[in-house]
Amino acid sequence: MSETPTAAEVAAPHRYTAALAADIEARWQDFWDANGTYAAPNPSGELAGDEAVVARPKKFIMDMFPYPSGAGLHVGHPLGYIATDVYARYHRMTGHNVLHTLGFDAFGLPAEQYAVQTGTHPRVSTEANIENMKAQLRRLGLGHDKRRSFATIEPEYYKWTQWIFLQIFNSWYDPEAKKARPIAELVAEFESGRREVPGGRAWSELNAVERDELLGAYRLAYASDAPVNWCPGLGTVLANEEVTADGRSERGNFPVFKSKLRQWNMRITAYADRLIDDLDALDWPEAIKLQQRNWIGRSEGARVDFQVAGHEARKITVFTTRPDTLFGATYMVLAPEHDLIDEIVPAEWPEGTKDVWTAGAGTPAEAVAAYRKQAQSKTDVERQTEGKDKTGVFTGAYALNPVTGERVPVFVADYVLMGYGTGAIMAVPGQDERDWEFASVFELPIVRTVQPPEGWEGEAYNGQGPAINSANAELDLNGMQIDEAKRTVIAHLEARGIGEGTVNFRLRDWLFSRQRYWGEPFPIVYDENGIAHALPESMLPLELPEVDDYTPRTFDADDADTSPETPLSRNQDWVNVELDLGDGPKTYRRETNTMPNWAGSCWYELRYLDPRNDEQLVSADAERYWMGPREGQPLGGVDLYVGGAEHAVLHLLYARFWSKVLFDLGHISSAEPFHKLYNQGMIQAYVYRDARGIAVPAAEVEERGGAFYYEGGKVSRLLGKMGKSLKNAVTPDEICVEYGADTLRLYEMAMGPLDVSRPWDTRAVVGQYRLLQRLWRNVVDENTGEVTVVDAAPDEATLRALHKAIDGVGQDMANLRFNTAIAKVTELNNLVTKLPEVPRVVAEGLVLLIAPLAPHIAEELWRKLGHEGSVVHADFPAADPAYLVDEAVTCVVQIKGKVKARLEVAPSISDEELEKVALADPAVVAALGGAGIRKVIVRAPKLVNIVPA
RNA sequence: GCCCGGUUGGUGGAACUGGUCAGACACGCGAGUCUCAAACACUCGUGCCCUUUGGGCAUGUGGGUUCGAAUCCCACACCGGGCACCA
Repeated sequence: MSETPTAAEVAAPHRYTAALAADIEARWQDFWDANGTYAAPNPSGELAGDEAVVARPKKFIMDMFPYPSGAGLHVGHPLGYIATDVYARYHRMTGHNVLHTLGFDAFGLPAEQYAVQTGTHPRVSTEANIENMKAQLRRLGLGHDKRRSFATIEPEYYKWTQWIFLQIFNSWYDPEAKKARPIAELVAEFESGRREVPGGRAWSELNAVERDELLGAYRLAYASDAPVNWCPGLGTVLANEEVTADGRSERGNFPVFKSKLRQWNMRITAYADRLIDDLDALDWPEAIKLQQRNWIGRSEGARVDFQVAGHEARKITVFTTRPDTLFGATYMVLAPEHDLIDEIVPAEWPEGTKDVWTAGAGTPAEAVAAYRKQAQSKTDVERQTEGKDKTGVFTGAYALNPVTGERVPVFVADYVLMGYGTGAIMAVPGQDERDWEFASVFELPIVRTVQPPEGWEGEAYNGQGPAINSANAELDLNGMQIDEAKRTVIAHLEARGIGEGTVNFRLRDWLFSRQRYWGEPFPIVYDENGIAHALPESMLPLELPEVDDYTPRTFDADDADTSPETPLSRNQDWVNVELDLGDGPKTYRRETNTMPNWAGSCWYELRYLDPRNDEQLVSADAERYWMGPREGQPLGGVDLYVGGAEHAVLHLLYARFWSKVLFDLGHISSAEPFHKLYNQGMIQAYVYRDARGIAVPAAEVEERGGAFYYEGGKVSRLLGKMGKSLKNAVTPDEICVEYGADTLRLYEMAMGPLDVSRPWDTRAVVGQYRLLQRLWRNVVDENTGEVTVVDAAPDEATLRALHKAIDGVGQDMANLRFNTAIAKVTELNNLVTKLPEVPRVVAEGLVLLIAPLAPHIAEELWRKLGHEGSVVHADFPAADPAYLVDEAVTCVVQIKGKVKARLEVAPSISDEELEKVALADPAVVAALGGAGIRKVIVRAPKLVNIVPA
């Protein structure tokens, strides 16, 4: 930094340069920290403050908090943080109590993988990353209430993550009340006999293990042995939401296998209905709502029981969305994992078994066993590459179609999934494409029960049409349209007790345990019977123990015959523990799984409200004040939540679920966490690749005549993500050095609408730098450093421009249209630049308008203009409506839509008068050339359109 | 395959509920001022085409509605995202 001053600095010692910007920015950042400028008062408690501020309307403005990755930030990361900061600053200046802060989401795979790579303990590396990121963010001048920041890895924080887990563990979903209730209330119902214990025995007759099993079927957090997504390459199980469509892990892209393992789940399916219905009350992008609706996948249909032929007590229950096609059900299919298979398989192939049905096996049992084995070892990846070719095998069993009475063969096939519906289907090849294919391969009968259009043949028909071939002695659907036929069949089935109308969801329960070190430990211990016990609140937080070996146990990514090993289980001193849980000291075994990385982010918005409370997760007062329901926000929630769209069905669904449980149990007043959601676009960057396809450093690529060269060789250019691996990362730090944080903030906001992705262009940053330089020059003499504004009143035109800008910028900011807000500020600034001298009113207006966008220079100029204190809490200017209407408006006169003349008219001119003036205009008369007039359209005061005869 | 978005100058993008010759604002580019020079800064110009005064053509393509369409409707092309044997 000891370079000789440049000519510009010699020529103009007080020019707004990067060096001056750096000085101004550092000074004001220190000022804000020292003065707690961004502290938002709570209505009560430790963070209570100025009552006058508390009395203002509140705004809770949030970003999706970051992972403190080791790579640090590139310019793409802060886009959303800057946007919320501008929005928050605008609202501070318009009389709101604004809560805006940022924490760190620091548990989970990325942090752990980074720690493993660098050979440091995740706590050490994570804390270092947080410090680094904090420094990078501080430079941007974000107005965060730092008192409210935290990281999810702090025991004081995850104590409450564990506490919420226990709330969920200790509750059940009452479908009658449509809400979660304490499990103790369920126990009381069983004890008193008000609720019948399934199986007919009394509660008092059940032993501890039986009681635990029974309650486990109700708990909202429960352990089960269901098939889960096992990823040997990562060494952990994963939630459905973390597995891609082609059956690979979202992180790392390893194969995922189905494996039966005892794991913790969250009964999110209990909330499927409410999670769909409550979307209507939220101000979210339609695309995200749609994604959630699709993910939850509500479908209406019926459950139908099929009697298994020869097994009086056995029935196969299927779910179908097309009960109207029941007469066309010519065979059935069970998923390979279906429990019933073993019970219905006969010893020998029955009469009439076709060769294609047996796969060459001697007995049904052999055929089924072989098929199941093959299906199990297949990953979804393999299923995918096999395409949709139907495979399967006959079980040897038949079922009875309840309406036709016909014997229909029962198959096992992997195109039926255990996880959806009942894991069994009635196959209706006439109306279902997949069943048609299967029926074709296995030579099964096809009966159409909906009349297809003329000429339709050779494939299934699933469109509208009248029912055909659908009648028996008691039921006749023929001629009915689909909806009526459905209703009729359902009524028929319900009357006979062999089926019912029902709703099914695609959503599965949320797999909640991971075989990781770097996560929240479960506050659960097991007794000698293997019964899970919740730790009492007094034992929270259950701290993550220090271990020498925190690396996950991973396996050959393709080896499905492996099983997970939890790092915590390596520490037997920690695992085996003596505790007194109320009935004397006993030895327990700790749960050694940890929670998934989503856990900490499921509720963090609540903790911002009351971050140091060690009595409660949040005080009721603070929660009601910042999150509670209000006009237009019937379910409460954060006023603005900005983040990437990639969390549509992960974080955003999980967080909604936790909110609803906490709401049901009376811990919070908001049933939704985020009232308004906004997805910012991505900042993309050009990726340059050489002839071998390898990315070359983008900063060293030269452009000549529309082509790109690196070290003399031609390279290709594509738009991609910004990042280290593509050698095109630009850091906020380098832009701050080159131009200053205010310029960076302006550039990021000016690039385009917030929700649109756009390419980064370092060369273009200078445009916003020039804006700030011109603004500076409009107030300060570059040579003397003296303020040059004059107290004289501005002229009429300048006043109009000022008030128009005030009006427009305010509206743009309120609607997150920062790019056009900046255009309007620029326009005004350019106009002011041309004035011989700058009136104080206009200069102050400019400073106030730009203050949310470029807070440091605004503070500096505000101070220079003679104001005490910070511009952060100054009033955003209000536009005077008198200056918003022009004295005269240009009115265009069109003939058949083509402009022929312009008139200067008063804005208040009436339609009649304007028409008169327009028709009298000589240019118009000339253009009409004596032709008659058919019609005149007048839109005073701007337009007259004449349609000649 | 299904469901969502989107397509405007060399570039990023403006344009209120269909209404001033579409292109605000910025980058880039061109010319100029300053400078020994370069950079910075400043000033002017810049949709495309035609030889100008002037005119013609222009919002992915083709059609339609309308006095009037970037904006509404239909079809197609291309780009991006989501889901994908969910019964």
